[in-house]
Amino acid sequence: MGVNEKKRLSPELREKQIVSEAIAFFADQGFGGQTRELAKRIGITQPLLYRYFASKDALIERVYQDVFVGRWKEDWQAILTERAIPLRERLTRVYREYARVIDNREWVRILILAGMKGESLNRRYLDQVRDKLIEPLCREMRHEAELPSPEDVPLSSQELDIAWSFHGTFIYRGIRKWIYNVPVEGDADAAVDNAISVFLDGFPKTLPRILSGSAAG
Amino acid sequence: MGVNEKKRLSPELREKQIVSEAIAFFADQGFGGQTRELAKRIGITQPLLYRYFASKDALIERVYQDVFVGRWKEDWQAILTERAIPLRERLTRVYREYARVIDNREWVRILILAGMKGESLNRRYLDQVRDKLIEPLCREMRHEAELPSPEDVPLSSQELDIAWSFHGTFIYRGIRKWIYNVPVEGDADAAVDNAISVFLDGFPKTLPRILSGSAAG
DNA sequence: ATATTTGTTTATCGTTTGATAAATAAGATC
DNA sequence: GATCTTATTTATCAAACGATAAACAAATAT
Repeated sequence: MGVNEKKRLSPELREKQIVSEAIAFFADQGFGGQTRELAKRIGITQPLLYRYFASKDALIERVYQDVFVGRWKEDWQAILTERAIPLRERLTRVYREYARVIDNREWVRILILAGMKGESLNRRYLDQVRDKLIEPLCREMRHEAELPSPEDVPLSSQELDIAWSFHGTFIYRGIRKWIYNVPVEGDADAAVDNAISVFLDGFPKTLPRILSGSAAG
Repeated sequence: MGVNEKKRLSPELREKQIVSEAIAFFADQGFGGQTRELAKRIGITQPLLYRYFASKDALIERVYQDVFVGRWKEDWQAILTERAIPLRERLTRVYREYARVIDNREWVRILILAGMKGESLNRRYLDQVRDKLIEPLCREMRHEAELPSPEDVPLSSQELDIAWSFHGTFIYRGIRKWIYNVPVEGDADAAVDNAISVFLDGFPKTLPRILSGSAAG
């Protein structure tokens, strides 16, 4: 009895509607959710799904692309590496935005579901995070701590691990909120700022130790 | 053609065998894995599972209990709060052990699967982490930074968030390794030590700002 | 040896579930 | 307004799946 009583949508609109509802549906039920239930939720019959997607897996693949490829901001890397701006401000700008993207039930749950389903779905996304956020961040950490650039001394796995851990604090907050349904700090910006503060005060003492250690070991 | 060709095990042994194999099986396939496949993996028939567990869900519940209740060390909280020992050493002792528990494919994957299945399974475990690790850690952070104890100034959600984030770095490392199958720092102890160093150098400047801020706000 | 108990298998039921083919009907074209 | 196109539905299949009941067989007791 709603507004969308219209039947016979254009293929373009119907497809978008299916994907949009499938994102919410799979985020709720997991990828094990039944196509019949999804169809009911959309208000169409189940076979119609197969007019638009060859298989359930094809629909899942499309859902994944829509959620992750669509929400990545290309300028994050540029901001992160703009040395005219203090690193704290760069991190604040990038990760306040990134935190807003993460702070989304569908995003977090489909990220985790995709991980459990197999490596293939997440591979490209994780490569992107590493190449455009983690490694650039390591480079900036080196610069900040007045240490050799990665060209002179290659990044060690311990350094990458520290950057991943920083990044992970934001992911883990999303997991706590959207998978475990536990209360998290309500002021997202404050949480980001705190994480950045702890990180910026913390890594400059640890990083040189790692570099001198790896030279010895 | 293995060693365990013996049929007709004692109920006790058979049950343990089923649970043990189910842990590995569900960690692999997710909770959607078929009981028939599980039975085949064990080398028994599928109906026999139902002699030992009333339903698939009952088996899953048992799997969860075995993985999480069984591997928690009661003395972690005691170590964490033993102020005769420097905080760095306390954290090192607790989280090197915790990291060893986490660094297990079954542990991480079942943690995540349980989260996706619903809140009920993880509720008790998360309460335990908060009560026995996170809140005690916040208390020690206050003490370390020479700030009022939680009795005088209640813990703010921002403080808890910082402690959860520290904790989360270890969980996230497990997720990267066991769910995303990306290479992580190989020396687990070094990774723990680095995370602790960054944290210990980082939080003492941020914490007072939070407390003065929350008093004002 | 025979009888009894019980761990295990065989056979099977009733749904659920992804997927397909044919029929229908809404909208566009002439 | 008749014809054509195609979005959508109806009907249905075949396999997957959790679960149950009865039959079987390995120990144990008598």
